[in-house]
Amino acid sequence: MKRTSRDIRTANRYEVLRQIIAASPTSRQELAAATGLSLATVATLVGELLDLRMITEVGFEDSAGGRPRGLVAVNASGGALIGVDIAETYVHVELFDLALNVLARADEDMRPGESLPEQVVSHVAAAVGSVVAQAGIEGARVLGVGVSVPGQVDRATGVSEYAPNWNWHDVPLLDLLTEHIAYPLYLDNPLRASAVAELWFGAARGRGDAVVVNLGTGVGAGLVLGGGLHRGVSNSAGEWGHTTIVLDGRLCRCGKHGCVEAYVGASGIMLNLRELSPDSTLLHPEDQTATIAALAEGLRTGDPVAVKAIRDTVKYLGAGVADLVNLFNPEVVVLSSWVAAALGEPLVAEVREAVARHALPRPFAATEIVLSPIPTDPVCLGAATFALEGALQSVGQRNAKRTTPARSRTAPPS
Amino acid sequence: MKRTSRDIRTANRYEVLRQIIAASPTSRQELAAATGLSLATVATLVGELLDLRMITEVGFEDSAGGRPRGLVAVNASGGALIGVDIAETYVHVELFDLALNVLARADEDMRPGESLPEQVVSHVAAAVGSVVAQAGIEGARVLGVGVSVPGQVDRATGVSEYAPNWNWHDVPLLDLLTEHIAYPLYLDNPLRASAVAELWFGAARGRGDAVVVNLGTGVGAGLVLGGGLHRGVSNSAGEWGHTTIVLDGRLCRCGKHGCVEAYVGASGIMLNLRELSPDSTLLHPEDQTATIAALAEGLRTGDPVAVKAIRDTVKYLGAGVADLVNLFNPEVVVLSSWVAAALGEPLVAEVREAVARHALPRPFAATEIVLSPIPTDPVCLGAATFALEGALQSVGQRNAKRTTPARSRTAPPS
DNA sequence: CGACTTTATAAAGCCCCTTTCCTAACCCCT
DNA sequence: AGGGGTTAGGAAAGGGGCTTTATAAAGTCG
Repeated sequence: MKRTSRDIRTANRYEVLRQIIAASPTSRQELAAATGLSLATVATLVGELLDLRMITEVGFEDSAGGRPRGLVAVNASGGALIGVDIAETYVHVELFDLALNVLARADEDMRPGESLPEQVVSHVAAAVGSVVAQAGIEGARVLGVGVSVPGQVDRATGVSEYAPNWNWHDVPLLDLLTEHIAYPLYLDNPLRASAVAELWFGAARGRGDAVVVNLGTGVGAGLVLGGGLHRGVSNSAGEWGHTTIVLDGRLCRCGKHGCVEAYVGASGIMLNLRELSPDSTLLHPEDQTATIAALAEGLRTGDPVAVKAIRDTVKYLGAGVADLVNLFNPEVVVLSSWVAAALGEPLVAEVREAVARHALPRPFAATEIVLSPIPTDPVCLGAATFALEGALQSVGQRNAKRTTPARSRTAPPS
Repeated sequence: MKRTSRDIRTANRYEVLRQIIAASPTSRQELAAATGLSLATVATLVGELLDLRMITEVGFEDSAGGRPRGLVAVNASGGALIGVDIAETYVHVELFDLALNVLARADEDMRPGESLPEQVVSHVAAAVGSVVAQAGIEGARVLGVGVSVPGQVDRATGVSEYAPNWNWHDVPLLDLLTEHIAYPLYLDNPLRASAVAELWFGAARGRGDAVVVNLGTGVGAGLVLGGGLHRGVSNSAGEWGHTTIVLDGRLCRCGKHGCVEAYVGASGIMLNLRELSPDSTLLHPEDQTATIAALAEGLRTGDPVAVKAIRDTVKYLGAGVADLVNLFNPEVVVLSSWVAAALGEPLVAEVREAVARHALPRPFAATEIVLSPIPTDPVCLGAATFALEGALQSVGQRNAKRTTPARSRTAPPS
């Protein structure tokens, strides 16, 4: 709420690093042009990042008369970031270098019974240990671990306030993790993780207002407003999945009726398919992934049942996304998470059409609807980005107070 | 998007003046405590406002040992602000002093046929002339005129991009108004006007995130996010009224089906009533105001039809507001505009219950739902506030370059 | 009437960004 | 090979903002 000139610095630091990661190697001039900052500011910021060894000088640009531009690039080996995506049935952990390339990956499956925090924590700890070992990184180089856990999260205290899938209430997840993991930890939820991933590296880069729609088992939206994440007063903004789209409609697992998630979440889609064609071969009961994959394949081959099932789904999805367009008037709506990735461009095309029908023309005209361009798990990437932000933030902290060395007893007044 | 230290100054200037208006008279100390700024900063800001004659020193607080605190108060006669609320059937204009008291008011009715921009403009010009004459204000004291017009507005160029009620497309309203009105003009739409009114003077004061729900003939939401208005990329965020609440539901005047507005706008409520009891005496066909007033009276007296009609309406309204709570996770939801004002506290109580049923428990627990505390037309007040903001903004502009007075030819080096 | 307290203003310091100036580095040309 | 011309990058100066500290001003109380 209270803004200070330091916030400006932090934002600029983010912006410069973001730009370097996006276009490595690059020159100070390019950075200044891209960020709108003055050369002097860019130079100091670049200096800072060089001091931190997060970037390095990598040579010079060819010049056609005049001093050649010095080039800087991400110092990939300057540190490592770990992103943890905890979901209902799995834990994905990825270890990134500073260029946000995946250096190592570890997945753990969780059996349906495993719902105790301790069980989840041990999976996470194991996977984190694994990626560090795989990558052969010395611990000191890990700048931080970002952890995404579904549900409502208090990121300040690191408490999972409520996780619907395991019925957790106020689990002090960060404290539990701290016992097993020695690196700085950052906790948030997948909605915000994927939003920040898009903001730094994906389709929301450089956009002021964007909505990242997560289509997975659960459904929700990450909100980028005014160039930053919108969290809401209790860090639970973006619960689009439990927005009502059909009053008194289908029962949702949240206990209410007619939620968006009940129609466009993975199991909602399965239900749509079942209602359309109860014994379609596309349907793999009890296996969301397989069913969605089958639908995707069906879309590709033009299987009429698949096409119709998706069309039915998009009827709801389009209306839901149109609501977001009307409410937020974003520059871009990004479709993310595994269902969106699986169904791909055909889905997006359908969604565009449906949104055009439902949204107001002006806001619709102002917004693009795109698929997430992030090739890996956006939640892991976003979680790692939280760690990166954390590492950059602490740069801004006041440098250790300069201790005026106590002068030794010297001559008394003569 | 680009933040500079000047924005901080502007925000602080707003904050201090806001606080003075809210608690006049007040001391610098109180202001510092309320705003979180240092005394020195408050003192300079107060000095600035004193120089502008927007506030005055009005004496001292009694002291119990120590220098007494100087008190400042709004200089009500330091200027006048005009708010113009253009709606489908009327133009309301109010003239405010700097304490935002209404000094004069003028209403013009517009007959259904009058839909040409020129006609509307002439009504506005007449009403503005009228309030200035009534208040006996010299023109120079009018700091600005804020104009609210329904639909989508480009505030930078002053163009009404689209006004559904008159089917306007890209009407250069501000240019037309400039020909008749000599004061600085500010254009925006009623959603944002009422939101800014709540932000400065109403239930959203001091809140970081608030949603102002407008329940009138039209329906929409003003969004206060991160302490400021959220406009979206084309200044049309907040179109909650045309969000889908019942897929394939009632036809809305926007041409789509199942919009929130079709159920909870004034004519939607009338339709709810008609469906419930087609020949209720509460129903005044063709007269929204009378019908809503009758319903309000019925609520007071416990008329079962009125109670049921409102309950039916709240079924939709509650779900719609719950969607806002889930999506934005605001601190407060403010119910505003004439329908909300007319139905009053009984409506709010029903809405609270309904939202509790529809929203997720955590976000719901974090948000209050209240009636707008603004006693007059919030849209006029908000529009005037735009003018006030405009006047304060221009303070920040670079002061006229200090011309170093050319020294007259003096003695040459002796 | 002096001591103590509290307020208000002035001064100094820090943070941030930008503009300006100057040197460094490189190309090309003679 | 050694000057121009040109561009990059850093250092210094300047401007805007906020805060802390010092100082002056204005009371009360003993």
